Order: sequence, then C-alpha cells, then structure tokens
Amino acid sequence: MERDLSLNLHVLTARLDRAADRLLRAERDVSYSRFLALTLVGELGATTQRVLADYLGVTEPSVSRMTGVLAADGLLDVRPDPGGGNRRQLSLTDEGKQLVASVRQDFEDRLAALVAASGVPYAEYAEYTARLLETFDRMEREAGR
Amino acid sequence: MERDLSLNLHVLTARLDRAADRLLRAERDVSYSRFLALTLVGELGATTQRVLADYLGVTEPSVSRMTGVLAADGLLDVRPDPGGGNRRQLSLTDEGKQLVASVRQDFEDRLAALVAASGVPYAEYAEYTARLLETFDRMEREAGR
DNA sequence: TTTGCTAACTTAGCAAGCTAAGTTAGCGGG
DNA sequence: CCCGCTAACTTAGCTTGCTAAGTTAGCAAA
Repeated sequence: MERDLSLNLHVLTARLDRAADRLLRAERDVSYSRFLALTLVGELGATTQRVLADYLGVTEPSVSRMTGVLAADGLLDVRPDPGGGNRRQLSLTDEGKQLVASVRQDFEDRLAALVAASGVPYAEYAEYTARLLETFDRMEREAGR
Repeated sequence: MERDLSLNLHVLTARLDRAADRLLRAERDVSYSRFLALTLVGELGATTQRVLADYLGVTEPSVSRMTGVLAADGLLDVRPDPGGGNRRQLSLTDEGKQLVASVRQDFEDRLAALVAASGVPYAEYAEYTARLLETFDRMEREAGR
C-alpha cells in the first residue's frame, strides 16, 4: 500500500522539526520548540501565555512550563499584565530578540531550498498549507474545542 | 509579520496529530504514535525495528520502547528474525490487524474532508508532500545522517 | 577457536507534549 | 463587603521524542 498524505505529512514535518532542533541545539543551545515560542512572542505578537499556546497549537500547561524555562534562560521577560487579571505580559529580552533575528530567515531559506529542490512551487504549497490550517482551526472552534 | 510555511507546516501537523491522538485514545485506547507504528508494520511491511524507525522517522531507541509496549498490549508480535543477527521480526497480532483495518481509512477520509473544505486539491497537495519528503530524505542521506 | 568489528537492539535520563487537578486574580451581583 | 464565577496560569505525573552509552548476535579474519 502506498504511503498516504496523513502519514507523509506527519513524517515530513517530524523530520523537519528534528533537523531544525538538532541545528539549533548545536548552534544556539536552544530547542526548536523554544525557538518557535520566542518567534511567536517577538514577531507575531503573542503577549500572553494563553495567546502563545493558541499560536503554537499546544496547551496552556505546556506554555506555562516553557515560559518559566525561557525566563530563567534570560530569553524572555515575564511580568504581570497591567490590564489586570491573572495574566502575564510576555516580551523578548535583548538576547531573545537577537536569537530570533539571527535564526529566523535562515530557517525559511533552508525550507525554501528544499521546496525548490523538490520542484514544488513554494508559494502554492505555502498557500495550501495556510488554507488547511485556517480551515482546521475554524473546524475545531466550531466543534467547541 | 506573516506566518510562514515552516511555522504553518509545524502547527498544522502538530494539531492534526493531536486531534488524531485524542480520537484514538478515546475510541481505541491507543495513541496516534502507536497506531502509526502498527500501520507501518501491517500495511507498509516494516518487519524489523530498524526499518520501522526509518519509516516513522524516529530513532531506534524510540522504536525499541514502543515495540515493547505494543507487544505487552497484545497488538504486535515480536520474535527473533530467522535470518539471524540481533534483529527482531515484527508482525501484527489479530487484534493489531483489526485495529489498523478499522481506523486506517477513517483517518484518511477525515483528512480528505479537511482538504476538500479548504479548497485545496488533494492529489496535488499529496504529491507535493510526497516529493518534499522524498527530497528531504535524499538530502539527509547525502549529508550522512 | 578466538578476536575484532558491525549491525541491531536496549536502557537511562532528559525535554516537551498531554490530561487532571489545583491556585490566583479580578469582576459582578447580592 | 462577601461570595461565586470565570479566565489565566501552575504543578504533578505520564507518554514519547531525543542522545549517550551499553549489550547482543553474527560474521570474517587470523
């Protein structure tokens, strides 16, 4: 039986993630997960843990533990939200900003190189993926997730 | 800044995997990872742990632990390889076969429904993903992974 | 027969995902 | 002012990924 889309998507992304993880650990001593979290805070404006969890597609306990580690490592600044409530304001430290800035484009370039080497049109695949995520997100919200 | 392909691919696949995991745990008391392993043994012919690790895109220790659990749960049969060497012959038990058979098509159907609802052409996206995985696999082998 | 090597597999310990259960901060109504 | 509720967050324990280090089985050469 031929490998289908769900299996291929899983394996491709898992391997890309692990390759990114290995590279980041070797060059910057930070995991890919943590790097993603920093990226979302610094460049996509995730300013509370709840929003960060939503953007990352993980649960709040996962983000809770990660923000603790990132703050301890000096990459993230966590303080009580001036808007009140039991929420925390997240922002990158200078070290965190420098890490994200130096790695970000490199990663997208590598993926773009892979896509080019495959003969797959980058813009088309990126659009399809964004649409799939958008639709999946809507479907889960409608299902009362 | 707009979310790019690497982030979207990661989040989409992570969320699809977790949705699949939740469904399988609720309906069959088995995780998505274990289901994938069983699928690869039963339907794509991964008959040793080394091959299974390669198909799953994980390391041998991960598969080692998983096959132990699957055998203990009565879903997988593990025995010394008649061809000799320190290798093990994997095959599904009747219970394992029944699980894979009952779930397999359902999952692909759900993904196909998502793809259809997004207006993304399934065959095209599946082909692109297969090509990306194939190229990535070749690049990693050439890099001496 | 013994030794060295390779391939396949195992185990320990850590990281990061989850669920379950709990805590904290604020708000609104009585 | 107090109480109940909600939202945001935290912590414990488990699963599954990893790396590092070790063991096992077989093969080939001496």
